Amino acid sequence: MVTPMSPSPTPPSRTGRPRSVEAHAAILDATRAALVELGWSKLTMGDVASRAGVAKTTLYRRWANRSELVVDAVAVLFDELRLPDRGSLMADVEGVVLQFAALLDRPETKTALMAVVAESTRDEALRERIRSAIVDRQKRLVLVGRERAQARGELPYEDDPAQAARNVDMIFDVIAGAVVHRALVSAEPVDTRWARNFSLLLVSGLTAGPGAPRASSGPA
Amino acid sequence: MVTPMSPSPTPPSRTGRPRSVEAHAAILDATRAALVELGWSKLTMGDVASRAGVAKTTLYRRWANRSELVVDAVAVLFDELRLPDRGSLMADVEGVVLQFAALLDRPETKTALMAVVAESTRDEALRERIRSAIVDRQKRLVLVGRERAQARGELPYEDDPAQAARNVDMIFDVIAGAVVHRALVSAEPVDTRWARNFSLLLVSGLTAGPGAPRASSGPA
DNA sequence: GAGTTACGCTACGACCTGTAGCGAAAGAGC
DNA sequence: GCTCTTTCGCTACAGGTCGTAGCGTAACTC
Repeated sequence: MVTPMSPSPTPPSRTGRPRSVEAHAAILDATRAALVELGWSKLTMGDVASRAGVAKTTLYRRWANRSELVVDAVAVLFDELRLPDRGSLMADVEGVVLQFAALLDRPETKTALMAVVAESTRDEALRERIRSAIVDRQKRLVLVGRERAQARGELPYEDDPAQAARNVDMIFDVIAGAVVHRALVSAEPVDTRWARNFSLLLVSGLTAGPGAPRASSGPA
Repeated sequence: MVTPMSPSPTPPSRTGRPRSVEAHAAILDATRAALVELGWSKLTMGDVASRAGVAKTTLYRRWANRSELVVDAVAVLFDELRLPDRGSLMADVEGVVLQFAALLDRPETKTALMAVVAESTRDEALRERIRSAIVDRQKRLVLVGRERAQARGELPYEDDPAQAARNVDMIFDVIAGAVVHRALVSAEPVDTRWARNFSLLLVSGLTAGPGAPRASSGPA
């Protein structure tokens, strides 16, 4: 059979020699190490293989190409993001902005994230992998923060669920997009002052903006 | 001498055979065509050279590598962005968002922009080229829109020039970042509804947000 | 034990990068 | 016109990567 790809989700076979989980972890570790040392453009499959102590062919049995491998290697780093309750929507936003900025400051993510996104514009499978491994996983932070703000009475409850989903998506794009653009495109630091100004702008827009003219509708 | 690079700004020599401007244009055209057909990752210098009808060595005499060439080839597309006066800050923002989205929808920019940004995280010269060729050139739109809004009385005049510059930079990152993230990372369409909702969010935040509690300070 | 699958290894063709060296072409200055 | 300087197209090249194929062996299931 020729059923490679998709390392984690449900190994497609039950019989035969199972794929080594140690090798899996070693490969992802080696990929991150190679990203730190070499960056995206100079990372090669052969180098990752020898770092991980496996054969190059093993990499190709599990991942279709560099990009998919790197997505998996970097995705776990995004799961470190947390959203502790800081008491207000404004503080919650500021907190997650600074966390995200710290994540983007790491050399692995800095060099890899934009590269795989660029690649995904011509690769539907990769786009889907990025969405499931990174994008969708992080949207939960927006959902949690929004629900908290609603419970506090800072944000109104949304009647139309479709509109609510659109709002969540948009807020996610605004936060992640602004931080990424500041950090990688403008190449300026996302420091405390920037995070505070941005959070003020966003929260002001949210509380005075879409669907908010009927301001404090209060909890439930 | 070995003074290649930087094709446009001040040819470093006065004597000798001048660089062909036709070749320059042909190369940039060929680069964009190759981006459309092949995308960033499969674009090769040899292919661009043969499309442009020049020798591969000519490319390397003018650009240090693929990335710098692609930045120059794509940068001119960003100069198409305009900011016609639509009568209100909200409408101006919405207009530029839709223009920027249309630009990012073109295959050349879609595949190239994130790729060169990714590359620039490990290449100081490239970062500077992106900044001067794309980023700084587009910030003017924010400046113009802001001045117009101030003249209309929609936004207050800023006392502190440093703070004003920070605000302009932040608004730029928010707009460009949100659109890029929506279009390329989330891979969802930037349609009229999204543009309207986003503009509403941003303008609400700007008029109710940073330095705006002292609301309508009026012109002059 | 039989069957199945993953593994490490080697080898390979195809391709791309970036440079070197050549003679010829296209200008500037005299 | 002549000389000097730089760019041009061309060919060739070393070095490196990709992704695959084929082999014998290892690991696990039934």
